[in-house]
Amino acid sequence: MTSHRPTSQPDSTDQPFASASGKAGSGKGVQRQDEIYRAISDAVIEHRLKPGARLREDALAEVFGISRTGIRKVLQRLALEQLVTLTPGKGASVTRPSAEEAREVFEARRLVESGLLAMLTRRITADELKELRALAGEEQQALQEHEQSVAIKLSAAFHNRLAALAGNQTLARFVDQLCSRSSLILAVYGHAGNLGCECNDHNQLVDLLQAGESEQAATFMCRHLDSIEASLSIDDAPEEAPDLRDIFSAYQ
Amino acid sequence: MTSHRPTSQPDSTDQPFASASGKAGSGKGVQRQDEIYRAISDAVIEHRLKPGARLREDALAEVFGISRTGIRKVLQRLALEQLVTLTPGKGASVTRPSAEEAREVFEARRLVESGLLAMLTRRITADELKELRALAGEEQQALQEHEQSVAIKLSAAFHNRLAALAGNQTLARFVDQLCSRSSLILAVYGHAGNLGCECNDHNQLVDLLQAGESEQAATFMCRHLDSIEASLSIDDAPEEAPDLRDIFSAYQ
DNA sequence: TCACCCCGAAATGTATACAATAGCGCCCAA
DNA sequence: TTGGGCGCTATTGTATACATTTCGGGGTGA
Repeated sequence: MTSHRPTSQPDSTDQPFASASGKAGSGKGVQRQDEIYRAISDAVIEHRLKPGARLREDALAEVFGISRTGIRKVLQRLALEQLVTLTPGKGASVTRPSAEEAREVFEARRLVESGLLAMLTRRITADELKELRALAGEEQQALQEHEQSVAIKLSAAFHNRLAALAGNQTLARFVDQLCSRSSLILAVYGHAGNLGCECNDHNQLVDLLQAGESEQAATFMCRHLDSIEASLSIDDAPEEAPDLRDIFSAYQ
Repeated sequence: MTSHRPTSQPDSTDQPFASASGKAGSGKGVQRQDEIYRAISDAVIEHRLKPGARLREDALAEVFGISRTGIRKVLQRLALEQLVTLTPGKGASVTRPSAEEAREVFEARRLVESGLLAMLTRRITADELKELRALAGEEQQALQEHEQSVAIKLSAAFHNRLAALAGNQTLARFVDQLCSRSSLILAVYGHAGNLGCECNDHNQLVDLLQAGESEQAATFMCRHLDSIEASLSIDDAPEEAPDLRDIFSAYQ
């Protein structure tokens, strides 16, 4: 059915992501699956895969040149991070966050990221501040050049880096997940032009960090996230089916 | 090799957790795997499976009466929640948290759980307060009866319920994970008699909640977690191997 | 003409077969 | 006797085969 080589056969034509050797050795295997994970994850975060998009196992298996087994592992991981939804018997699709979920994610981000900033002011170095500024700069440049996908990703990267610099990997990983989910939320509830951290809030945030104003930085982060959330039109009116009676009530 | 029935054969002798029908229908399948997940998770949290314990796929598959495929799915889920560690080529084992990890988990809990309390004072009802008190009571009773496993689980249940009542499922799930990992940390770094929330801190916490003292409740939670962390002897001296050079430096 | 049922294609869920790897003991040589 | 290399066993990693479910089309009967 699919053209998988028995053991070793350097058929690279249908393996766009083939890494180094064409073999399926175990050590390289996890690395490979990590690659696939990141490929799908990036596509979702950059809105190249839109919420609701179906992710058929066969199709993915063929695209990446591995069997469904490996794909399922990746999909399961994405599902646990709530980037894809795994419906029993129906398969995987890119998660379409509910309004409630959106509210929760931003609430969680306000709580965690503002707290993280308080921790961060005590330990951040000059080099790290410079790095953050560079990230913020790149993001603004991407925005001005209307590179939407790049900007979205850089915005998430800024928040992720911020979390990582606080020196708590556990919290950082959580923030990473929240940022990814935020990208999904923007895709569903955001307007066309508006994609999140648009203004130069990030630069101002670095200013406050540099000044050591931990309280103000935390407050600013909360307001920053508030403004993003406020810019969305979060109303889950476009439900799947059962609204028909309401919609056509005039004709009944 | 293993004695799996071909399709339908009510052989219940080696299926201690068999649920309803003996078949492997898909809808029931996920439910079954959830059961297995909880079984392993509970065993880890209750210290019936100690950190470092190996979890061989074949063995688990035989115990639960399903194939390795299903077991792997469960193990992967547990691994993403950091309850088990999946070493490529070596398999799964119960995670042995590092000292750094322990520090991170408690820091994260202080940040998130204290914030959660602030949210909680505004919305908690009388019934919910009663429920929390009941949980705290059960926990103390278990402690007095030296039911260690039960007490550990009830303590986690208290914190989990607290998080759930705050009305943010995303944060609640994160707290659940942190509590599970805390149980692992206690298993590694805690002393024999001391198992976490020993005193009646939980009751005092409910008092503060009932009084609507949100600030004080948050502070109290931080101190509560501090005291648990302080009661541990977190020094990762008993490392596996690489300290040999230090240990025998006098002989080099 | 409409509703219902049944069947078939497509896709997922599960188990098993096979390949590769890691750990370990054994054998052989110096 | 000891050190090193080699092969074996146990276990994991991957792919594939088979069972099950879902969804859509078409046919039949009222």
